[in-house]
Amino acid sequence: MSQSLDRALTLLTHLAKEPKTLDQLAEEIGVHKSTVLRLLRTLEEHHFVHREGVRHYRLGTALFDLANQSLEQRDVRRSAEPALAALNERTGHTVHLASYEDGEVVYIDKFEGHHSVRMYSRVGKRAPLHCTAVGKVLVASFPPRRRQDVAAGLDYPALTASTITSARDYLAELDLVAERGFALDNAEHEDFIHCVAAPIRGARGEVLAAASLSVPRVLLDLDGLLALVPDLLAAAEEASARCGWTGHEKGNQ
Amino acid sequence: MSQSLDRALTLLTHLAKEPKTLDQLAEEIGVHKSTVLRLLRTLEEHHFVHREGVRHYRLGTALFDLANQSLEQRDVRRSAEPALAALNERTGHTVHLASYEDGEVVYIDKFEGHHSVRMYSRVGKRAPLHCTAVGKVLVASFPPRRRQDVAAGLDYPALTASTITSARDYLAELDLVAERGFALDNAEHEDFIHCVAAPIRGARGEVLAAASLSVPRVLLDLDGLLALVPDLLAAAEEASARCGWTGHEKGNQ
DNA sequence: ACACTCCGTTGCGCTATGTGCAATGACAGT
DNA sequence: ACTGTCATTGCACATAGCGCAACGGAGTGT
Repeated sequence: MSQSLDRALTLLTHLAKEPKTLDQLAEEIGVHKSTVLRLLRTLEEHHFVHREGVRHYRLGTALFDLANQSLEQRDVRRSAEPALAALNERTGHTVHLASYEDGEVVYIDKFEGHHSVRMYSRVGKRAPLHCTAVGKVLVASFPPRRRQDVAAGLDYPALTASTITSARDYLAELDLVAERGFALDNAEHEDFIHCVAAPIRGARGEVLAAASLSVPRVLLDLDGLLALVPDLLAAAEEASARCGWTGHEKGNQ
Repeated sequence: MSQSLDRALTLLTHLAKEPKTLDQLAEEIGVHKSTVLRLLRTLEEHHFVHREGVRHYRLGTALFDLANQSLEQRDVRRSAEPALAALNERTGHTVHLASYEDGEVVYIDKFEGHHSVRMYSRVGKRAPLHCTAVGKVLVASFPPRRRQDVAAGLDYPALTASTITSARDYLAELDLVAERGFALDNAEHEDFIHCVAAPIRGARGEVLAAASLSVPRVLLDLDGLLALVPDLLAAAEEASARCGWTGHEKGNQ
């Protein structure tokens, strides 16, 4: 809708990868360099980008300032932190906190596993709903009608051999998830990783977010992963308690 | 320079505090609400803001995504992390990592103290150079000429009773800092807190950032704080080593 | 020392773009 | 049903933002 703003935001995402020069940016987004220069100047005034030397621009500090302010607002994150940090400490595996947004999963916190295998995820990153354990937990928390709408709107790209590829299968999986209270991603997103996830609930029993454990298959087979479920559930319940959850009502949406 | 972009960025900073409605935003930045609406729509397309319910907007996830990518680029942060985390663990006090940017200090990492007193700081936040220990360390690392320029350009607001309020005193303090290798903020920034800071150096001996310990005065008197200096210096040296620092050359700039 | 190249920067003139206004629509409270 | 609050849309005007082309300064090779 707003051309210059649109371009400026595009610039920012391009700068995220690495510092770039004016010309590079101009070429990448297909806009005349004088225009890019002017946009960058405005961005710089607001500390959204920063000049490095004379010719390189990189992302500026306003970005993390805003991001941190905003994250502090997200009560789930703050409230869940201790429980998830402890889970990470205890198991040594990667812990994610994620929420639903616009037909995708968004990671809102992450605790790195102690082993050296790094996952390709990051706070703020988005992931599909159909092949992640957190996605399943979140969608499974919706009332049936909404579940169907969401399921019908997905694409189901097969990211690995075991990815669920149809709305029918997905809905069946969601029933299972809702019933047993946790979700499994059996190498459906990345070949070498499998995960379990559980919901974190708020005061009215509504699901605020999902917490997951992600483990490389070389470290732990499926049974080993499932053995961690009680730990995960305990952490999710502790986090829920911190978010105001009291009873055991299941509470939809 | 670019009006619409300028307004959009202003919107973002206003949204940081708390979610707002269209009308509120329009009034706060003094622009017609239809205009604000269009800007918000563009921001929303890029996930920079997110609609909460029908009438509230809050910051979106693109922000954290970018912020994290940007922080990961900052090698100092990644390299210094283990040493600073250990320092935080060992002492139990708040540890900051900060760098110089445009006549201010910018916090690029923070490890919360274990005690309950929280400091008013945040990753991405800026602070003055004249009344922070990290600021002194960073400016003291500049060559004399640049030190003077910077010192002359500051405002010296007296934030507490002990704040340094003149360029002359500040320059004298910087000499002292450069000589002994660490800086002190004796409740010059916040009444109830005092800090010590030390430089983190890169491969050529240049100062990349400053690390600091901040302690509430009720927990530790000045002598107690100074007793932590060796710990701090050790951590800063370890971090420096990780950043490629080898020798003991002091290295300016 | 000179020419050459590479980039960031500036001035200019045009028009698409972003704007304010006023009317409309959606919704909630009384 | 009436009223008030707010988001949303259509429209017409003016200006803000655009691409162009020329400039300038730093770096490089001969």
